[in-house]
Amino acid sequence: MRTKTRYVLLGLLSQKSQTGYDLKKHIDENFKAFWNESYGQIYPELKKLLKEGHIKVDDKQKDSRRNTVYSITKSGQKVLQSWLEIEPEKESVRLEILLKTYFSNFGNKEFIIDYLEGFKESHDVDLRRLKAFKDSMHPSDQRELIRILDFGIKINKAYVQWCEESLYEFKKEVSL
Amino acid sequence: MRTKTRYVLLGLLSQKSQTGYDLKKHIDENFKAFWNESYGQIYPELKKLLKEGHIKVDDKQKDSRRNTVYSITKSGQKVLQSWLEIEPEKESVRLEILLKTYFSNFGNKEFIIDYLEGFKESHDVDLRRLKAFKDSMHPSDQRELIRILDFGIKINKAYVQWCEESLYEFKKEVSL
DNA sequence: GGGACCATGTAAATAGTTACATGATTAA
DNA sequence: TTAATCATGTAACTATTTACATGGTCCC
Repeated sequence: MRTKTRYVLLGLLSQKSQTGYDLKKHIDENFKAFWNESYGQIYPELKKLLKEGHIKVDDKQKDSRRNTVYSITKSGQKVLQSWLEIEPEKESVRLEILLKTYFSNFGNKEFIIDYLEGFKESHDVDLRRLKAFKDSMHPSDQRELIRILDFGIKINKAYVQWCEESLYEFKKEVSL
Repeated sequence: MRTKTRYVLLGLLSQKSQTGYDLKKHIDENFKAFWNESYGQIYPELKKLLKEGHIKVDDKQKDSRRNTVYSITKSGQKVLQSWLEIEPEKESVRLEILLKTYFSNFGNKEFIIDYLEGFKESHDVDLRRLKAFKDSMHPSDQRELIRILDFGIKINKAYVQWCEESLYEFKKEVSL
């Protein structure tokens, strides 16, 4: 899959000028249910975008710290817009816990129960966080943000529910 | 993320001796909602596993065709079992359509509506296929297969529902 | 003063896709 | 006979993670 890093960065910079660190945090906090980027992708890509003129450094915002605040340029906006008109590529999803669930009859059931508990708990935390975020918003505001929050809520609910059913099944089996 | 290809292959071979082509097909058909592998990963990994003695070639099953049927060895079973006891790594999920949804206010709304329709239709097909598969099974059989089918059903339902809600929102906005 | 967090960066390794090549078999 | 599917493979490219280094700032 062609890398989408530049589009995530341009998209976020089109909404707000910010640092690489901010961008990473934003992705971790809001896009967690459907996207992720590492610093090893973000910082080199920012440099590349800068060299290509699609973003620029906001010198006014440079404070005493080492931070570099980037903002999008006209040409960056064009790049972003063109990408939006291209059909999204097929998604990529990899959940190791599902593989372990499927092959669990080959090993010790206790392990899979532990992993499912952990997975459930972790996504339950995400679910509650996303719900709280959504509840804190005005319903008529930021339609697109609500769309992705709803996605995260739906997906995390599905994860949690599936875990509960699976735990019920596996625990029943172990206690026999 | 350390590559999991070998464990998927060993896991599937622990259930049934088969060719690289069969393995790929099995992953595409049954694991689609949570995993994928390409031939470029499968064939080299099979050769590596063979060299390491974790799988072997089933000569009896070699027919007139060029196909190579692999089966798991004792040492391969040990590798599989050890992996099952290691905590699953954090999942990796990338859905470009969610990015495009989030940034859609920046471009033309018609595009995002088209992509959402396509995404919805594609996952509705998956949903129906998984449901039909599950319905064709005896409920007491293959507990682990039912677990992953249920996962696929839940996730695809969530996708489809989210698309419907999002399409409603975006169409409402466009028609204003 | 120390821990949490802000902030940037890169090299090396690993992972993964894609495009291409080749040819057999099966069923319409 | 022709299209679909079975079947294997690899080289080149691209993507991504990870581990490491460095140091500032904020608050207790």
